[in-house]
Amino acid sequence: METVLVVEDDEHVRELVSVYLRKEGYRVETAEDGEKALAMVRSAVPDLIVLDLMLPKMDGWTVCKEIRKTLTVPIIMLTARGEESDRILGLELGADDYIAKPFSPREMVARVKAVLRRLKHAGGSNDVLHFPGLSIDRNACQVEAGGKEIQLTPKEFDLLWFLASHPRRVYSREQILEQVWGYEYPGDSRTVDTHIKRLREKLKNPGNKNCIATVWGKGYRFEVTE
Amino acid sequence: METVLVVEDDEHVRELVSVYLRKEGYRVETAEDGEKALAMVRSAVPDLIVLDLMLPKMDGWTVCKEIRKTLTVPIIMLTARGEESDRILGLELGADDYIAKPFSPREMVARVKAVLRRLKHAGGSNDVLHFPGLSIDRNACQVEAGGKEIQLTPKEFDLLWFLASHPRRVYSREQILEQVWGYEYPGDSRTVDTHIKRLREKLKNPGNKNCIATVWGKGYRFEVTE
DNA sequence: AAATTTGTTCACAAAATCGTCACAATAACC
DNA sequence: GGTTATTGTGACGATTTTGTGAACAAATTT
Repeated sequence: METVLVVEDDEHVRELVSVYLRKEGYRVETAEDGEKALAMVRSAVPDLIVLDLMLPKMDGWTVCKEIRKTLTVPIIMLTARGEESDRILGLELGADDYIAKPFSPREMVARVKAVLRRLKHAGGSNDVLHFPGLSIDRNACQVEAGGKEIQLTPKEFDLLWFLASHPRRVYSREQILEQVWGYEYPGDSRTVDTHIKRLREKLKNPGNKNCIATVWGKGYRFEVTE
Repeated sequence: METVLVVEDDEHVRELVSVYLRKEGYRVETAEDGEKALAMVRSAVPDLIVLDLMLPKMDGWTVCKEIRKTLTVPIIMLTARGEESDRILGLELGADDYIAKPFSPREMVARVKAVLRRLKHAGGSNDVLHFPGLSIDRNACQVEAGGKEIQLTPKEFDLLWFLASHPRRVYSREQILEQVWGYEYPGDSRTVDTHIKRLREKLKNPGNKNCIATVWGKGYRFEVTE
């Protein structure tokens, strides 16, 4: 049975969330402030944490960063609407998902399930990403799609690794340039397009679906079908 | 029962790791700095050491080298993400595995088990590498390919040994220089190319496939077909 | 000391990659 | 439906990286 830690100062919300999660078969523990949350995490790591951003004593950001210093346990943030999602999901904080308040308990449960399912699919190791019909090995610099090895150029590999290690998240061309090419790349952002094109071509060989989706007007996203 | 020594300055992390290892049936001892760790190792050798890289008084690397002067006890390094991969790879020589922070305790336990299992299977000294149609004997400094003995020069042998003892993993020229030639070799990294060329030439004699692959833009990799 | 073997560097050829452009295709909008 | 903005695509040349042979230096052996 999987354990979810709910960190939330409002007792009503805490109870509500707990009830719904228990109904889905999760074991639920709760903490009403950041310090208690940290202490609990340190004594036994839950399988997932639902973390409110606004907390007494120590806010959600700090708690999240503190946890991330050592642990990779998935974290779902509860935020007031209007918070920048970029900052929450971004590399800086490293939350796995976020839910804007007010939220429906049903949606919350769905997100918890989704994150846990995603994590289960991605095997333990830090250096190999696994997806259905696609695995990416950072040490060997090898990509396997549908049982066949695929030859990628360095840039193609770096690009794929970046996108695949943040699945379902949209990145603009500028963000991709900054992350894959390096800080403040001076060139044309359309360069990304060309590399995406070549990647798609190489990846589509088998009956594999197109795993890099275009988000019109925004950028690109690594799809994961599950 | 097997004993694991956990060397880590952060008390929370130390406790966390200990709890998870004890749950798996290991006897756990802890040390909060390098000097104490060394003292403990000298009084009683554990079956495995989990060693943080960042330690007060004496850093993990130094501890590792110090231990390695006399002992072959397996060591798993805890490194902060963002550590230069060069350094991590450097550790790999002395360490048996490494885990990047943040990590999941489950993964940590899995790695500890894996390392101990590997060591148990490997039995005594690990001085001969066997691959299909190729065996490399470190004691005799002999290489046999397709039943025939092959004469290698010292550098060629060291290079082959290094690559073959980390199969499938890509190393840049700089990393190879650092590992095979020695720390901070001043010379030209293209020297590696020449030695790779000669190695390939000598190894290809039989119907043997080219076991040293070029990974364009990244470096070289020892292939293993199995 | 001479000869042989080993290691390093260099220059050039060969190969692969990368970025950019122009233009076609597509989606969004009025 | 037509217009505009955005994305897909193919091709080309410049650039980078690698393979290779040979010359030179260093080390080792005879």
